[in-house]
Amino acid sequence: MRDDRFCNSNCPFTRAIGTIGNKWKPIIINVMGTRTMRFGQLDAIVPHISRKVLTEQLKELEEDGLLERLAYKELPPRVEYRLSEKGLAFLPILEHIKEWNLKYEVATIPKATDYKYAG
Amino acid sequence: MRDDRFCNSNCPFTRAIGTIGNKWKPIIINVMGTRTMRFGQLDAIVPHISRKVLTEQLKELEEDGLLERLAYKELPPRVEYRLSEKGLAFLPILEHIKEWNLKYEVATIPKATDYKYAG
DNA sequence: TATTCTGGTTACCAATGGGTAACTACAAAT
DNA sequence: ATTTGTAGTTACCCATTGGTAACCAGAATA
Repeated sequence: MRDDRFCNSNCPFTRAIGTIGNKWKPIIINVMGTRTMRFGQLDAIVPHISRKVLTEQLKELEEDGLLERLAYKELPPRVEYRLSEKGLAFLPILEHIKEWNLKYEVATIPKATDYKYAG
Repeated sequence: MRDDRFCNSNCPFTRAIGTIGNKWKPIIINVMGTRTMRFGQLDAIVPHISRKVLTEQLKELEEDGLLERLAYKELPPRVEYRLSEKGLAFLPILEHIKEWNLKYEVATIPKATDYKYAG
């Protein structure tokens, strides 16, 4: 789900989009914030994600240096994730996106067909 | 390619990701910048995109209020696109992403297998 | 002895993404 | 009469994404 064509671009912006330009990664980074979280927690909190996809995304985020993974050799296993410096530096950008959305998002006007019994 | 589950979230950030959280839209917005552009121009400049996908993305961006579409009733047809106020307000965020990438991106270390004739 | 707990991995399947090529309209140019 | 040019739309098809469910280790618990 990385896009290699983008990741190999000579434009830094395009490369950035090639690595974090999907819906899951910003959501995961936003959920983590400054917290240290375990796999099961993320699975429970990130909306609509399956474990398979969560695993993939976490692996790529680690490979791209956005988060750190700490595996404890215990049984049952315990793994903790937390954002790296690079990942933490991305948080303000997500905050800007939130503010941008709040400022400009148009309130959805329900269509007539949304009412089962229009008065 | 909007994600309705995200668009209907009660979290403004999640909604934002639901609408602009894919790889094509940030790329398109970045390419347009403050320019007014025609369909054919975008098709030529946006890397790796097909006309079909470009059409879809432009339509969604217009529906979400990020850009304005001006169709001239001529033959052959002429259509111009430009970012709306909401779209323009997104540009600084893309600029931050670019700076973030420049600052933190790790230089790719070519693997040995990348060389056909390793010396 | 069977169950639980965690963080995955794997196989299988359905849904989606996205590419290509053909087609449209109509005027102007060749 | 045919080609060219624009901005799409449509049909068709393949590749990728992503979901579900089963399975794993191995200690602790019932």
